[in-house]
Amino acid sequence: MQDIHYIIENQATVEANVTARGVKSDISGLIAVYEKLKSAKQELEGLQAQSNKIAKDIPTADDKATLVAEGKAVKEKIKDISDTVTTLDEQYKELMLTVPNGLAEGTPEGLEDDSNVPIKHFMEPTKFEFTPKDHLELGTDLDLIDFEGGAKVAGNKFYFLKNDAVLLDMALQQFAMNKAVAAGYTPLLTPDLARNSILEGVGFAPRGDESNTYALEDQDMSLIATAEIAVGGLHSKEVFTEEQLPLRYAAFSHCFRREAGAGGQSSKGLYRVHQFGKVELFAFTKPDQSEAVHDEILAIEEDIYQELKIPYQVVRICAGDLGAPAYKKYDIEAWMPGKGEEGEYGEVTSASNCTEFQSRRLGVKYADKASGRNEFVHTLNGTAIALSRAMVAILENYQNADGSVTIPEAIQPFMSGKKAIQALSADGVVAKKSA
RNA sequence: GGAGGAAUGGCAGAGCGGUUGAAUGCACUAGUCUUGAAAACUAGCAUGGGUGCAAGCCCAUCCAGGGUUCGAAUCCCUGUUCCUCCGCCA
Repeated sequence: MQDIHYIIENQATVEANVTARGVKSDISGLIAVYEKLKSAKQELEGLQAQSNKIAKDIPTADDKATLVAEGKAVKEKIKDISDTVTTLDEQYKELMLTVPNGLAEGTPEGLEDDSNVPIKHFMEPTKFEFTPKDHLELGTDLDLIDFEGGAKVAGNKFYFLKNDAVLLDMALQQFAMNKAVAAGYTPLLTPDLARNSILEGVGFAPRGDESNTYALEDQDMSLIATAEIAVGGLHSKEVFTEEQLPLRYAAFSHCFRREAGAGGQSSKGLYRVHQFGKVELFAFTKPDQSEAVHDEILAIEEDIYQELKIPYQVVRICAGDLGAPAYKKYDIEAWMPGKGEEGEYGEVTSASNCTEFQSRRLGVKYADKASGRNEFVHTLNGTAIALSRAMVAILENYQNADGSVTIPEAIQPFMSGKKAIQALSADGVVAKKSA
């Protein structure tokens, strides 16, 4: 959400932003509704003032009956106007929700993800002396991932992790969490459910065709699509002191996404699933801190993938691919040898600066000493590690000619020093290496 | 899931249907006093919106949303959260 006064004073800029993002938002309609709402409110307040005055005068008045009658008359008028105000207010709020955040300077133009701009590379794409498998094949051959079982229990795009994949998953959680804690982030395990009002505040649509979240029947709640939702809501309607900021969290949660219609070759296997675990970085900052914290979040993300020694590129996200809350966003795309025909980069993290967009909706402020007023904080979020996609990257990049998968050195300590995942024979014993 | 109780300013804690946005204490801020500090004293101290150059004025807010009334922190209904007890349970 943006400030209505800013929108009115900078209508052209806001409209250009809407166009650049390729979203639908009727700015002039919004302004018209706001003006109508304002004048209706002023009328209402005038009547309320009258009503208050009459009520105040009654105890000391001689002719109480006349005043009571007058009060009743005013009350009737108030009822009419307040209905109008309610209707206009609903329209106003609905329209406000369609206005996306502003764009940071230097945001690439473009509506689709092919307009995102790579700005940095780490390592060269992995080369193999043999024909590499994709993670699905590796997952089956090494008995690590069971999609059929997942489908039987919960449906397509659900899965069981098995054997060393389980230990690898947990090791990655610990590895990423330790990194974040070392960087000063407070560890957090969050609820996997949240009230729909929180989803809306963070910028997710809890219901409707475009919604990517699972709503609970009969309850005003949804499964969270990311810990960003839970942590964003954690401090809603609170006012921080300047000393408390920046406030930084590393939150683990499960993430549930409907991903309706997102099938196809580009999202096979673990790459796009309905449920995965994720350690999310989230920060509440003063406005003048958010840029530095944004860089810090990206640096932590890069550090994690650098220590895992997985080739990646950092991309700056273009206007159309940003998402409504984000003002500026970077993704890390890891090299995935099994993606596409000959390997492709695939998104494994993102880091967004949402400036005031979420804090306005959630009501998160801080007491600003300089102005003496309560101002909105900035919120930022980024992925420390999304376990399913990290798993894809590790399996595919670390595979060996003999079908085994080396465990990245950085996480060996979290797997009891284990160095590789070997194929199991049918009876569960490690198979002999094929020479 | 069942039965009770509670929710008021940063905290504690009053509050009768009628000048109560809200007593009082603590905390906090500024000032007086003091060599300095403490103590004491004096003053200030909620949020959001509207309007105005400004001082100010107006509206809303005592968990949230409805209702009764000329008038609600106070009465009624619903929801939320917390506490106590019972049941169930990893």
